[in-house]
Amino acid sequence: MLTIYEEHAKVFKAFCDEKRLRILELLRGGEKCACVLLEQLDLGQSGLSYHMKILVESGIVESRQEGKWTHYKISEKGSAYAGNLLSELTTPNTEIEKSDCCKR
Amino acid sequence: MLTIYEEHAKVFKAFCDEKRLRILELLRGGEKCACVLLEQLDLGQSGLSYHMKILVESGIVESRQEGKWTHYKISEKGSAYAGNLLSELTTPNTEIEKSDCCKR
DNA sequence: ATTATATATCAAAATAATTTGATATAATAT
DNA sequence: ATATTATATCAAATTATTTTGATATATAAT
Repeated sequence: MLTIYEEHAKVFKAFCDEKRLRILELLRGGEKCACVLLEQLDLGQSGLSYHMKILVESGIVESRQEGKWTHYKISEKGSAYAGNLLSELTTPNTEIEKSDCCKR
Repeated sequence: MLTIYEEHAKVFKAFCDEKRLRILELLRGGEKCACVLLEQLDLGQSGLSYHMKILVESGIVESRQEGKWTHYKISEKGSAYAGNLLSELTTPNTEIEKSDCCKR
């Protein structure tokens, strides 16, 4: 079981790595199979597979099997979730009491 | 000089680590100085300093010096920038040509 | 049934991020 | 001026992530 913090961190891992940002950029052009991504990236086959797993686990990308091919695309739902989460994580929480400190 | 991918990755590093998410949660309650954060977190002084640097460099947090104290708060501007960036990174780009592949 | 192809998984090596303790810096207090 | 306090920086140790090459699995083609 992951803490809520680890759970949240997982979502943003999608955006924390150069290679994955390159992959997302390619997927912005529409659904692509692994073979096509592989052609366009400076990554080996197992390396691509590693990053795709992280992307899928983040919820930002969804995969679809078609015969022996795996197709990947950006998940609208996952992206919206991440956007809302980012907003929550950076919005003042009125519930939490403010502690003044360090005066003089 | 950082690539645009590294530049973008840096923004989301703020949200990719448990400790930093804990810190952001505390800062949602308002501006806090390092000493107060230190009390509330399971982190040593130099560890906190390390994470605060990453948070500030991401643009999500801003710092303000007051005498010997450093105060930190969530940056509205930085947060908005990150939100917009996330949205850009996950929105279909009509510029990029779509390549059909792997049929049959 | 055998072979070929696409992708996933595993383990080891390489690299990067984090933690920790020591020291440095800079402001304040005495 | 010296001592104290808050924070930053550095280097070494630790831990986590990424890369790479080998192998496994599953589908499709012959």
